[in-house]
Amino acid sequence: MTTIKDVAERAGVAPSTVSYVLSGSRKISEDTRRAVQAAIDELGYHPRASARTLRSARTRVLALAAPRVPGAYRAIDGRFAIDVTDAARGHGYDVLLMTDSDGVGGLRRVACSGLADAAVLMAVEDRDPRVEVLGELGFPAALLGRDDHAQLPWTDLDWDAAVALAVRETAAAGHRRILFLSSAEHEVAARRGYALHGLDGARRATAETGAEVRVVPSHRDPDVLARRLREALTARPAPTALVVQHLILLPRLLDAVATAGLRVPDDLTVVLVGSLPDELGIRHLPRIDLPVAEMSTAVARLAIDAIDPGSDARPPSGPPHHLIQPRMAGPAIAPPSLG
Amino acid sequence: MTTIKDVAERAGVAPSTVSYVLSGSRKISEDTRRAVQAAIDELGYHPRASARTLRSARTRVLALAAPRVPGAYRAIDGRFAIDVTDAARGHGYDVLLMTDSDGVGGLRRVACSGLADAAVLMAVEDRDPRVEVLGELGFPAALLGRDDHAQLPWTDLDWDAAVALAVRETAAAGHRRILFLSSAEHEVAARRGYALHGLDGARRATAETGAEVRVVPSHRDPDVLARRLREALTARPAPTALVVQHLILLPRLLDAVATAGLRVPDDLTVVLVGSLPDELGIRHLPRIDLPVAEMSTAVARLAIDAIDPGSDARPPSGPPHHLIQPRMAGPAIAPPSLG
DNA sequence: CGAATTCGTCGAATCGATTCGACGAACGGC
DNA sequence: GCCGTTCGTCGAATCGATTCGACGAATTCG
Repeated sequence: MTTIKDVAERAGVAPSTVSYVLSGSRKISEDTRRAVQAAIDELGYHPRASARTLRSARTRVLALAAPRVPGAYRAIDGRFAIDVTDAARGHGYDVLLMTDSDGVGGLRRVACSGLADAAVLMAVEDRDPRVEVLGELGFPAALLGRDDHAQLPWTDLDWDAAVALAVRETAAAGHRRILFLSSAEHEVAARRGYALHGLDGARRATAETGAEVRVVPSHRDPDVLARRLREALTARPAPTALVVQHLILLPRLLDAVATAGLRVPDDLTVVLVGSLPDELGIRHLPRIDLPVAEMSTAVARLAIDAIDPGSDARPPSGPPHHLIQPRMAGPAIAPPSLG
Repeated sequence: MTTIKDVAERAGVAPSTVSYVLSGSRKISEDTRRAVQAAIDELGYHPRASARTLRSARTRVLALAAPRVPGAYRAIDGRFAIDVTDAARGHGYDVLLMTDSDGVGGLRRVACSGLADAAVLMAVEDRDPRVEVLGELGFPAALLGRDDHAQLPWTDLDWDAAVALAVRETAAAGHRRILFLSSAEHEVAARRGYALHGLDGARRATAETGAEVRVVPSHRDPDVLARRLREALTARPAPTALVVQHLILLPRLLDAVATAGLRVPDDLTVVLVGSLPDELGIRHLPRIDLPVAEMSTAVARLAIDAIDPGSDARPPSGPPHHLIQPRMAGPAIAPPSLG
């Protein structure tokens, strides 16, 4: 267990000098620097994080508050966690993973006991109790998901623009009767940002394109979803395109489409907004991907920037945010069949 | 920022007494204990983790090494991360999330700088370099996935027994020509435990049941998978059941089945071994689920037990492990149609 | 009733880094 | 050649908890 004292001894300098070599916060002659570096390498010295933190009051750790309750945790959240961790590492930060299984208690514990410098909140809800606790504690944080109400920085895909773009492009491909499978009802009820903004975008695009867009609210129960979808698909005149925001049940959804006797994209064009894990291999449909990597990078950045409020001047208006514009990906949207 | 000294002052005792109240490592009179507890509550005192760690050389943190490379990270891994975190919390431990984006460097850094007391490795490969580093450092660890080669504790589903059970039950339902879609070729090549043991189980069950079991190696490319599957499904005499271990591409797989003109389960019975995220809503097929919760609990336990090797006597033979027996779930396996 | 024990609490050393003030040496100006 | 800088390094205080030895008071025992 080598300490800074061992390194100093071996290099023939004082411990403080080693510290200055490490931090670069004071000027050190090239000779001394080399000697210290050599001693560090030879001994394989790693500064003890706890000692460093105790003195400097900086942990260089970000707390990542992930959802675990069924219905809040999504498959893609694992990818977010990984990407946020990598992004944080890029700034020299580690990530402490937390669940909401003990509600806000975990967050309070981590903040108060000095286990992290800032928090990143995933799956933020309207009037999220975690946001209140962070505000009360004055703990720096950033949100993965839009929330204009909370006085905290956030990043998100512009869901309004995304759904509007999907509908607009679908209409531009020639479709006049479009189905929009929105978020699940309980997500709308929870006033989740993506759910509300997605609906807004659908409405806006409807007005702009003049196409007939029917909104079908999704449901977390696959059977309810399948039933609703079948009804909407068999209505006459039949819709020719389906824009899907609620992707989680996509396998069951495609199953329901197949059961209705429809072929994709010959009988029905399917356009996706959002993201499933890459590995599911859903690469054959036109879509707007959730920019997981960009959002993760942004939220790590926002959280870290929130740690040291003295560094730059107080922003004139509210906390910063990072709104990402949507882009179409995958194959082109097929036009409606002539039948 | 309240410290133990503030609490002591308020309670009219020495700081060390407060510490003893907190840790319970010395006897304290009931009166003093109450006074100290009152002071703690009134001041909202939380011990500083860094100070505690510096002195006691215990972080009460587990490092969770998650895979990020495409093909190694799976959607279900996010669920594992969450469940391991909850299990660790149950023992008073927090979880530091790490990726393998910097190879073994991150693990070495976390171990040497004293950021964690033990590591949990996900997605362990044969001759995993991370295992070697941990061995070299003498850092306590446990593996999420069977590895009889590494001298480390592990937990896993008994994949051999799982695939054997699935095949056996399928044969018992009356199927004589069974297709087994094994793990992807690259997983077998990487000698991943589940891939090898799954194949073993298929072989064993074949011998036992006398059914004709054809092994179709899966592939990470959905198109290759679809082609292989179609060929196998259209062979004559046609197979009547499909046992699937490679679940990741299930949506594409079901799509390929539908494209071949087959209905599930009327024309083809599909049995799953392993797990997709719950939320995908694949609940309508007979299956053997990956025991995510049980594995997570076990691995957290194994890692924490590995921290303090002096507590119990040296085990006579190798590190402990936790092998979980499979159970069928979901609807019963449909018998082959009479056609 | 005095000595030996037990009980509960205290004071001080300690963990390993950071950081500030100080100090000696080299250097430049006049 | 003397004085005032500048430069590079050092020593010591500090962060906030843990933990050991010690110590006075209460209790037990001969």
